[in-house]
Amino acid sequence: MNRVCRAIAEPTRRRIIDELALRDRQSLFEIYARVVSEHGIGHSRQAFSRHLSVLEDVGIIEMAWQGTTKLHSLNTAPLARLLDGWLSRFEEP
Amino acid sequence: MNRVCRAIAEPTRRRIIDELALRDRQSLFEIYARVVSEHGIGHSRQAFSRHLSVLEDVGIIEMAWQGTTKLHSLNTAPLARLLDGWLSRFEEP
DNA sequence: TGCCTATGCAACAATCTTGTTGCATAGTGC
DNA sequence: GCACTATGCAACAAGATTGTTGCATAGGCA
Repeated sequence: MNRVCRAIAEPTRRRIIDELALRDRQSLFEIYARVVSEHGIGHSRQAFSRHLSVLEDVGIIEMAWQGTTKLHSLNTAPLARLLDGWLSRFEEP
Repeated sequence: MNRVCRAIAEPTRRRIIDELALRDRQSLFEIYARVVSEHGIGHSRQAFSRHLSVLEDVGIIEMAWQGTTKLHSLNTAPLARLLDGWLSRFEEP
């Protein structure tokens, strides 16, 4: 839970999640190009690579190799667990 | 949102929130004594003071002076906003 | 006044985070 | 084999976080 919270506490990582929610199974370069062009985030490819690693570590993203490209898919289970866990009691009616 | 996520990404801070959810308007020393004794967290008073500052900064805690003691109360609105905002779309049925 | 209580602030260290650059690796196709 | 594409890894720097210790302040009470 600590790590899931930290993972989504980063705007760029939320953009990546948004992008994968729109279109699953994208490569690092696809995500990089789309997020940078649409939101004008001026970071390097490696910065994105690390963000993807963070998201993979906490299980929000799942990876599958296809030749030399690695396809990234969203797994919303950790986010659903976050909503359903400790946080849920602060829901408003 | 970034800051609220970071704020609750800390176990000790969540314990503080839990403690204030049980009993509102507690002083620093009350919170400190209860959380340490109940959860065996071996941190100093100043560490708690800083955690309380972080929670105040993001609006989860509100403060009111009463003589020399500062009473801390919970404001769940930022947490409710978190649940209702970007995160909400990942809710499971 | 002098002491006790409750708190804040400043300085410091250790660790984590986030970004960069440069190089390495591993398929793919000519 | 050679270049191109897609990615990973290591080293480094800047800044934030989290903790500590020591001292300061401000109100309450004998």
